[in-house]
Amino acid sequence: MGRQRGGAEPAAAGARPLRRDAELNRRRILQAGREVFAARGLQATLNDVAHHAGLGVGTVYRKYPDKQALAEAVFGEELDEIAAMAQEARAEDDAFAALAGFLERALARAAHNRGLRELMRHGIIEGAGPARARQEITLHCEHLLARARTQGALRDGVTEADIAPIAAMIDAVMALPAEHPSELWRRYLVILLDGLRAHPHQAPLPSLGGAD
Amino acid sequence: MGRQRGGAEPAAAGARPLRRDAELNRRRILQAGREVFAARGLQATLNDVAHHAGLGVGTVYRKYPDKQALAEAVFGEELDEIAAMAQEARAEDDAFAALAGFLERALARAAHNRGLRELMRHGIIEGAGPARARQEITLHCEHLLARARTQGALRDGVTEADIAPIAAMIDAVMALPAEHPSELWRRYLVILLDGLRAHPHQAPLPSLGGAD
DNA sequence: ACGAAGCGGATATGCTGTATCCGGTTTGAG
DNA sequence: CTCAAACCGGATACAGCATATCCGCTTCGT
Repeated sequence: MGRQRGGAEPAAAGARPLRRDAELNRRRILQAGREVFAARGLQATLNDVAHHAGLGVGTVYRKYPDKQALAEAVFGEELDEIAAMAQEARAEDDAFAALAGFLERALARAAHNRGLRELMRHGIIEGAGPARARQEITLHCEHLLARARTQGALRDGVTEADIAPIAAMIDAVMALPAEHPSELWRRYLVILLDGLRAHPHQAPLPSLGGAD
Repeated sequence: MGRQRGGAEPAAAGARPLRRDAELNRRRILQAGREVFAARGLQATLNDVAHHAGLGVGTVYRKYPDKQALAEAVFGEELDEIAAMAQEARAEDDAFAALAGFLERALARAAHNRGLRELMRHGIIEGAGPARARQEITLHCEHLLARARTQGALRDGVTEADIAPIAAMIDAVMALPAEHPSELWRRYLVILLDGLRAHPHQAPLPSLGGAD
């Protein structure tokens, strides 16, 4: 009945607003979560996050009952940002170039975010937020692909289902043992994108489906 | 005749030969190791292996003091087999086709061998045997690439250093969550190989090295 | 047939991540 | 300013897991 939304994020629907310090800490935790998951991947501990945030473990567990919950919040945000990139890309005229640019930007972000990469590979995080963002991204890609096809830039048989594998492959390159943080992945992204582009005398692509 | 070496593998240089049952068990363990590592990856336990071999844990630990030791033995064998494939490939006239064929065969094997794939990615296993086999494979690939280059079939700038990333990428596709054991990876291997082949009007490849 | 070699697997050990609990501290309304 | 509710901190209990050992019993082989 007398329900009111304080803001978009801060407090859940029917709840009383947090005390000022508590709210501040919530943010701190979220930020620490981003940083820690980015650096150490999803196997990082909530205790790690707490320490990184300069807070006690209890504080973190009070806000996020378990790692899953924090991860949902963190990656909900991060995926939303990537979804935004995808949306932006749709403004570009050349659809293929737009897709390529989007992939490059999104993957460049993933390059510095181990947690995000783990998420890309094994779709662990189950929450509603991340799921929605994922769908959004998928949708934007589908549109981009459709338009690229219309523009004659897309190789026959390429579909949205190719995007995830490509991301996974590039991630694999990023995960390769390397001394210096390397930009090597760009080399293979170029090759892969080349493979998606329409070319004069092109062999057909092996099927996607199970029945070959 | 007093003393003679039964075969190449069975016993180490100066040691007394194993009792017949012990030797049999050694083989059983090795075989079980292959199967278990293939199915469950390197995180499988020596206890798992023992159970799979139908033997007690103690028996396994007596032969192989720890997982590392067994893994070295197992993957020494497996990598040798792959090295043999690479050597065979060198007989073919068309060097690029030979390389492509080798990669396909080797990766097809990896497709059913999770442990091998994990090894491909993060070069964990340190032993001498695996290391030698690796080098052998590398060498064969280098020769194949050199010849393909001579034959004008190879894209400019492609080197042996591209092989490992490609393997890693294909592995990533194999590791993708899929209902049925999928042959999807072949699709991307085709694309990747296409990217390594020389083509008429080709953009230069982004550099491999750090200094770009 | 008998001593040596080998086997089995219950179990001790150590480690890691998870999550709780409660005495002390901070906030903010009155 | 006062005080109760809200909140914090982090030591610690707990649970699961892989590793590795130990020793009474079995099998081999001479």
